[in-house]
Amino acid sequence: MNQVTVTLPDGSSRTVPTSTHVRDVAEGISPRLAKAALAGLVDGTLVDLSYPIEKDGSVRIVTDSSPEALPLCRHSTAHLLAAAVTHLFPGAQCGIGPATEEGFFYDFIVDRPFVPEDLEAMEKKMKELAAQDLPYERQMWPRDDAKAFFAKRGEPLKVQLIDEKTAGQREVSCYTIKDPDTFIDFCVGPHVPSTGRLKAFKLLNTSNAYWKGDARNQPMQRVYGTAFLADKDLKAYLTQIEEAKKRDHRKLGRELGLFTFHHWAPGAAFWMDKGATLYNILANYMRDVLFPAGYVEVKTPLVYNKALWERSGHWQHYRQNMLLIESEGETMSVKPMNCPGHFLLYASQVHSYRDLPIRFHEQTPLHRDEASGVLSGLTRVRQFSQDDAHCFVMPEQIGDEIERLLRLVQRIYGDFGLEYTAKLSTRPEQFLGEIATWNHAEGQLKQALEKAGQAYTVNEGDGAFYGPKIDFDVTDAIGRKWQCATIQLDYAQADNFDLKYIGADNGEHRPVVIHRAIVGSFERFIAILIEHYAGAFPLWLAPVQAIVLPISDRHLTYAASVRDQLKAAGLRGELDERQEKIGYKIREAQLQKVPYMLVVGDRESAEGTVSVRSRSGGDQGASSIDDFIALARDEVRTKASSSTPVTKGSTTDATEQNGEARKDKARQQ
RNA sequence: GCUGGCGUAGCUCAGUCCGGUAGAGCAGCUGAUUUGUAAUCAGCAGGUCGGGGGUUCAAGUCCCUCCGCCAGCUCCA
Repeated sequence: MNQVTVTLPDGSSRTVPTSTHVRDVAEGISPRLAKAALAGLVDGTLVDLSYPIEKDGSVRIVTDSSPEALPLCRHSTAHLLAAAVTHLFPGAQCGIGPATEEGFFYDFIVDRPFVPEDLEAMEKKMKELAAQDLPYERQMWPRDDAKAFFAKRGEPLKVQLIDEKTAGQREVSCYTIKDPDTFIDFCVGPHVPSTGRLKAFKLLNTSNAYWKGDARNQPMQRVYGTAFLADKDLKAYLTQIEEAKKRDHRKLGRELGLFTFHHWAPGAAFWMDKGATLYNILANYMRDVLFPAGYVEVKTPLVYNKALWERSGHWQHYRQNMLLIESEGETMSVKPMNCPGHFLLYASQVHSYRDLPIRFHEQTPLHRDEASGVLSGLTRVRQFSQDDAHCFVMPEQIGDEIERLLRLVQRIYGDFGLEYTAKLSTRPEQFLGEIATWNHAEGQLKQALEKAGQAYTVNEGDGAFYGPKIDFDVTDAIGRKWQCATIQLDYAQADNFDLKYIGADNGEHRPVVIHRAIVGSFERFIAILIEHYAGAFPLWLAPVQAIVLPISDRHLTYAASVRDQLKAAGLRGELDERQEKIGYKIREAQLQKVPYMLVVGDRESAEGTVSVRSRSGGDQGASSIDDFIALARDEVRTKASSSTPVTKGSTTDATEQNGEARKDKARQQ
């Protein structure tokens, strides 16, 4: 009999008969391993346990603890869902059902949209099928037979998939879950050996989707779910979704009196006094950071003639998101970005090489006429402002400037206790300019990243067509990722706007433009901060830093003087002068997440003190007013963080359905 | 923009299936209470049921339409 030699991860090897199944290799290693086995990795390819080994090579058994296990299990769970749906909805057509970062989905064409009760029924059916521990069996069908089979069964989408995915193959692989109705699906696999291995899954929601994600194609019903290898991981994930819901900035924004919306101004926030305070704290914080870093603050017009947008290219590429206005027969647009205004401003003067880099910072409002369906709380709005800036540099200054920017990013995210990662995006297929210029620019970005000690990943070909860029994802207290900062090199617009500087050689030269934002839109960043801190802002950000709570009316005068002293010391102090019991006032202040409550009664009025109660630590005892002020100012100065992280899920980052790493790159230009 | 769900008092929600002139809790207001570390008691007031149109003797409830919100999709210089 022919034999093959398999090499195991520990370096040892065994000789087994040709066509030995992966399962049997596991069995040969240890029965326990065979029992735990979910799949195999043969020469680096993930395969079923039933995969026959035909040639010498490496074999690794995939178990619960392997990194491959989770996506595998999710994919198999998607199949289980499809099996359940075909049971419950005879005639349902199956689309595709992949594993995703958070779980899985499967798309179906059905007669009517799914409702929540359908999800319950599906999940119940899935649990039944899992309890029966039905095997996932791989079958190789002649291609034409498979097509004929799916065509006959009324699944033209599957026929289309076979056509597209297996051109030139004689056989295609299908998987069946051997239940009484024998659910069969065209699929490359692999899958877990049987449905009994799927122990922790939950269907989450349904939504509309289109075949191949194209709105011109048939609308389908998508069912989202998630699955884990262990029940405790699923529970942790669901807990985290709950936690994310509790932190939802839309809910907290209302409860904490920060902002509101009105249907007559969709996509634009109304900032209430406390929200406006927070907004201004952030805006001024950015000014405080950027001014010493060599930036100047400018203000440029909100509305420009169409001619400007034609020059910048926005008219050709971005018009659908621009709010147009007619004025005296001229077409104008509210600015969606600051860049063109900054170019005009730069070009309004002659610049010497001695003055570069020139860094324009601007916080005026922008308007992007986003499609109504994409608006969402503060994270996707039509009106917002940014910590926007454009740095005009000589080509040889790029490296230094990027390095300075990386340090700014480090410092700023550090102040908010946000972890982050960096991504370098390089030359796309369609690009402007010379390859040599691109290579040089990418090299300078890499060098700057390394010099600044900034870890990063590379996204090949994901740069803007006018230049490479570095994007940053921040991770909040419950593990969700959000894209905020972006640093983009631009070689195109200096030409478009004929920007120049006079060099040491007394000749005219083109500067390079660096577009950059660090917090991005203040609106969106505030949403992130609300969810990051769960509304309990550290003292330096809290709209109300301390509230004075008199015990009874006779302490009002003293309480007011305490409040006034706080204000005089630059602290945001308030006074609760309602005739309520102290417990009531404390409860309210606590729910409003005010960092410090200062209780004043007979003792305190007599001694000139306050009883300090902290939001997180409870009663701190008496303190002189001056001592409290000194302590609070120190806490503000150090930006001490009091974020409230929760236990992280053991196997995955938390998400909130609408929140995670939105794809809307800060669309700067 | 597309698909689906939703829209009742400031907030959270009941009432909508089977049409018969709106209900609770919290918040608010008024009064009493003068209070020591997470909710004092009582009373009062509050809604063109998202807007418009239609069906009907009668519409929060049924139909059409518009707007907004939510979840996705799509888009994202």
